[in-house]
Amino acid sequence: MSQPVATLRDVRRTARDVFGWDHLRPGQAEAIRAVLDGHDVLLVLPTGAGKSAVYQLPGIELEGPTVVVSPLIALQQDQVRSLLELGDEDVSARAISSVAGERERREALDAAARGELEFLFLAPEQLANDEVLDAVRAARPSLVAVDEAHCVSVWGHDFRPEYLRLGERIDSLDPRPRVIALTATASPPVRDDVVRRLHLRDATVLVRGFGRSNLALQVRRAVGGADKDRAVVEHVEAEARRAADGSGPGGNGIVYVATRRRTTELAEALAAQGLSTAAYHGGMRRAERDEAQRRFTDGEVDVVVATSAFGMGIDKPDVRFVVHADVPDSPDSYYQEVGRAGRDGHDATAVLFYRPEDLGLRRFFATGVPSRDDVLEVARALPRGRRAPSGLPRRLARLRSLVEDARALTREGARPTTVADAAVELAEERRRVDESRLEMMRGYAETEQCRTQYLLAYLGEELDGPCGRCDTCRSGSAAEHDVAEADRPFDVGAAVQHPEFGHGTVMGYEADDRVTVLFDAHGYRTLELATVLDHGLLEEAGEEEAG
DNA sequence: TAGAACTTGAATAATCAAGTTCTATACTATTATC
Repeated sequence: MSQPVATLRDVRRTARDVFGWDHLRPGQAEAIRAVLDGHDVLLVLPTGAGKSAVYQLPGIELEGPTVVVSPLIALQQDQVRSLLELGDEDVSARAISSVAGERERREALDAAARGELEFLFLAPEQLANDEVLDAVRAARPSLVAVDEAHCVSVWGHDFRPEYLRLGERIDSLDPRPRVIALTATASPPVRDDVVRRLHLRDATVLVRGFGRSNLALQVRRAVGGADKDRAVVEHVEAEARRAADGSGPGGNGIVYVATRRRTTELAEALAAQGLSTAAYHGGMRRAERDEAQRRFTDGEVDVVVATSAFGMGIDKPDVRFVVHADVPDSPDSYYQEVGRAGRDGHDATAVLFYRPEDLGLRRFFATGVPSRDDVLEVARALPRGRRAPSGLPRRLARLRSLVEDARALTREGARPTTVADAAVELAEERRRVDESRLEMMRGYAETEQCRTQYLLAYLGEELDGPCGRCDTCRSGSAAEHDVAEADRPFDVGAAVQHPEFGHGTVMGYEADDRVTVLFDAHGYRTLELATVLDHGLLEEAGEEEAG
């Protein structure tokens, strides 16, 4: 019954023979060993540090195919191409998606079902299709890799609900394969969510450094919208000229904006200054998007002005600057987006142009709390245990997910009204957490501390001291506001209990004697230390309470 | 949930207040047009 055991030595041999690598990089070996030992794994590894290899190598070593869940069809195609380019006849790979023709799709499904494929790539939505799920079952995969796994938490709740069903779908495979989830960015609550949502068993969570010593962070405050755009244009012009003047490593940059309309507006404003630009957003035609991306990757344009649609799957090492002309929705998104600069290790800059008013648009995008009546209707129409049809309209699919999540929190046999109450409470909790992320983004923009420290603390990583590169470090304000070790009554990472907000984790300290705590049900909160200590508001919680 | 861009309407020829509309992220399956 048990599989032939593949060892790390086998993996090293495959790495050399198939991929031509002499050694595995930090993080890779640990993750691969954990998979071979039979664990499920969540690996958080910076982009460019070889995440794909972490599922490819054990995928080849383990008997049986590997199913790779990937969010974008373009990413699947890239991965298939790079695997086939290895030219190893034992390494077969295909993708199943809506872009394939009927015959191609048939062939891929049959090959998968017969177990002839080493790697099968698909989006989570494909597994909602019984024909595809049956083929995957028949293939008896030994490993499921979930690439860009933060999507489970970030997109699952409302945007792409099939991400939330992945855990259940994987559990329905017999034998249940090992699961490895991979991402470049995941703050502690996102990690917890991914582990829970994917039903990872006996999970090994590996987090390798977020720190980027070549990235200089900066925030520029603006008063009016027009002033802000003028400042953005000036800054981008200077950055583009510097990247092109030959004194440093060449390259180009990305300007992120909040709306589709602004991509073309700002691209035109920059073009008027003599820069070569391209706009990019999710509403453009596929061919236009591909062309914009290609021109960026090939260095034909100085700058791409884009919405958050631009980024995943962009593998360009010499991006010299990332500019945010509008504030993003969370430090999670911000870190992800600035992380596209300077992957080659040379100096790069990340500047946020900030106006507090811009947070309003992000608040609009945040999902609201549905009415109790709507939730109740769904709770009544969908009795416990009955499987809801897939392919529901988005609003209904969201309500269904919410009701099912609420059921998991209520007693077996709970009445629909009880479930509806729990569902509304859950939706409110999520809204609070989203709102708290936005507040942390405001905190980043307005902090007088070291920005790198602030961002890393948010991601759960403690930096020894100010980074020395960001604007607050260079102005001296970071040193002035650095909170000394002696003034920290709780350890970073400590579990604490608050009378109103409940259980939480200490994330870090801020200037003016404040402490930031991540509360399970209320998200990030920044509290006055003096008040906390005077009233004994935070108590260290024991491990048993932390669970 | 906020804010900006746009439209409407009143009062009168270009202006302003009030009202309205719009705002991101991708998959899939199906239909229309070249």
